Amino acid sequence: MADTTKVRAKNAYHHGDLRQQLLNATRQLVEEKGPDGFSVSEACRRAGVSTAAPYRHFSDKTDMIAALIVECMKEMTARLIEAGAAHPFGTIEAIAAGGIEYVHFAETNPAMFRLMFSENYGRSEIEEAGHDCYNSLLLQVASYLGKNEVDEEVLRESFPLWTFVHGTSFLWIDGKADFAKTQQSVEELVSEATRRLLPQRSQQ
Amino acid sequence: MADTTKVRAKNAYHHGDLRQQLLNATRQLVEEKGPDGFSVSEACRRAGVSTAAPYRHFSDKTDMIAALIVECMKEMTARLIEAGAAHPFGTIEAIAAGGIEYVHFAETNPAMFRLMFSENYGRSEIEEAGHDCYNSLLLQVASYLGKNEVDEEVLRESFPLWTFVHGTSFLWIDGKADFAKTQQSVEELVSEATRRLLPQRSQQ
DNA sequence: ACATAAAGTTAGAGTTGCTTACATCAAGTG
DNA sequence: CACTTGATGTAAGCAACTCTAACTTTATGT
Repeated sequence: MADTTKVRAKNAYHHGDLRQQLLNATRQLVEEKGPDGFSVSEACRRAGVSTAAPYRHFSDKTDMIAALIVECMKEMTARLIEAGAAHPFGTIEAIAAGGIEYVHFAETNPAMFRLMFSENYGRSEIEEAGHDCYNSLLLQVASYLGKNEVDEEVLRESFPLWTFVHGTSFLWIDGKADFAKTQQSVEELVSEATRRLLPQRSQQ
Repeated sequence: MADTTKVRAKNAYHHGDLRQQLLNATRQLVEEKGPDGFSVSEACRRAGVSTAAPYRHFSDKTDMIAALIVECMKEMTARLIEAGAAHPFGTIEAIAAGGIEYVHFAETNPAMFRLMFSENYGRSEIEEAGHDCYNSLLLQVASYLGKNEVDEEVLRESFPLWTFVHGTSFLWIDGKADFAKTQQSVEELVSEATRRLLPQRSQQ
């Protein structure tokens, strides 16, 4: 069946890849006008298609957003893993690097970050993507604690770390970091907190 | 001048106190339909007035929201102070109690909480109310560190605490706490983190 | 070539919302 | 009681946006 040079994806007829271009346009829009300041129409305008076109690719407006959120979540996950990989697996440095990258992602995509953590409205795809992301942290912490599996203790020690960088991200993009008026950088802030929140390894 | 039974405020002509009732209706609406799921029209419907009525009290839709946000911020501040006051000033217990109440407020008013930390759009009133709120923490921490003023160190030690409860709040209302699958309550989570994040007092 | 299905367009129905111009009504004042 | 003032209602303008239906164009396989 598939024989020569053309294997291109099914969804590459007229426009190229409208689905992806719509997602790109929407993402850009979100960053410009805020988590809720976008519309399908405007995304169409930017992608250079009619307002009816999207309905060949997405059943719904919410369907479109959900797809975008999942895409970003995966991108974020990839970056977190990559950032951690710069240090030996399961060390405080690796864990902190992930946290720093978390904040950094939020800083770079503030509105998308907000959108990602809005009302998922029970979309299982989003929840799954979220789980995958969190899992990258769980594995590091498990290793840090010298375990082969993610058990109760790993969960208990990991959650505060997530919580911390999550809050830092929000306050940071809200400009609330100025409140602190401390000269600390994100890197110092997250590194220090990670060190304090994790139990000392020495007991091992 | 004021003589008998009617002393009612200036802004209590026809409707009673439309301004406040509009804020109440809006708040209810926000909680029902999410941080951006409200409209002036719908608020009017609920307050039982025409869609034009609000414009005697607020110059704008954003003006209305801003007023609501400030109101909630003050309410939150009051609760935090009250929660802290249940313990000796400047103790870890008092600080943790404030943090727990912070999360609790978010839990009780999830959509408003989100709205409070959305795009303030440079409204100085909101920023001010935020500062007042944060200040209640700063004073506790200053006392914990045995200081009379809020200096650089107080700021540095306080910010992570805020960051932590802020993140916890968001994840909690997002239902992401299930990710943790840990049986910990908010109280335990925040107390433990507060203890770990603050420097030991013993060095004093 | 030709049939077919995918991808996109045109046109529009239906909804909702913000805001303003003007009319009305209640309450206090001289 | 006439008058002012401020609070609310009525009506309407206008702008968006979502989504559907029916039609057109393009690519693909045989």
